[in-house]
Amino acid sequence: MTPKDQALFEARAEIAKALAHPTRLYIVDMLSKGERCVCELREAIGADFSTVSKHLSVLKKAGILEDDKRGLQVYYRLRCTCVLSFFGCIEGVLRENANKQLALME
Amino acid sequence: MTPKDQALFEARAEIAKALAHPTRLYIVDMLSKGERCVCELREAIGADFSTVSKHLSVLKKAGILEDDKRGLQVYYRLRCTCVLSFFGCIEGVLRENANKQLALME
DNA sequence: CGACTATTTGGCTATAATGCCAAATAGTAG
DNA sequence: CTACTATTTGGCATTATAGCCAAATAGTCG
Repeated sequence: MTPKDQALFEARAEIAKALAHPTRLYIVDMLSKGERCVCELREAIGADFSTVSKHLSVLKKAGILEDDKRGLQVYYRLRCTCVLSFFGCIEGVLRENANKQLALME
Repeated sequence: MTPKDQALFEARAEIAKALAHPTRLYIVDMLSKGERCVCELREAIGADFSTVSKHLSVLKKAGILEDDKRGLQVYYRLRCTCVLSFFGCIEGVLRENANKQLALME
């Protein structure tokens, strides 16, 4: 693996890591329906404000989300909807896994 | 979030986590060109056999790879190529990030 | 300014992931 | 059976991640 390749795969892994948490996937899913402020997200998630805020900053640092402050609230939204294709990928694997389970039961 | 939703996002996160490592992404990339035995992967990666083997087992447990043993060697391959769309997703974000950088420099 | 609300940050502990080495396993060949 | 090769597993030290609490920050309103 060349150093250049290495850098590429590390950059990719950074983004994958940002997505690799149930709460963060949930956040992405919610934001796919439109922007939300932190308190709305927090309520839906049901964790501490600080926890939610840290998840959001992970996603933001990876370039997946962007935010802006309007009055007292900070609104977050997806920076590019291409992330949603990620779910398609994931679902494909899950479906495969389920099919295998079924096949084994026969 | 209903318990059912929670389970769904946890299942998705399992798969995302399996992909969230540079070496494992590299493995997926190599296997997208066809199956490889562990020693070929090990050589390309340049890490300890045990390290490579553990990465492979993570990907296999997530349902991303499958393997079979032929003679002394174990061959691994992608279980469904849908994982490759993952790279498309990732690249989309990386490209966005790069564009933003460029925009800032103007 | 001072009280209040929304959010972020720092600190801390608990848990999980990484990667090496050494040992175990499985298949092959003599 | 023995020696050998390919791979996996167990153990362990190191580092990273998660989530809570408390404190800091930023914006709003009187």
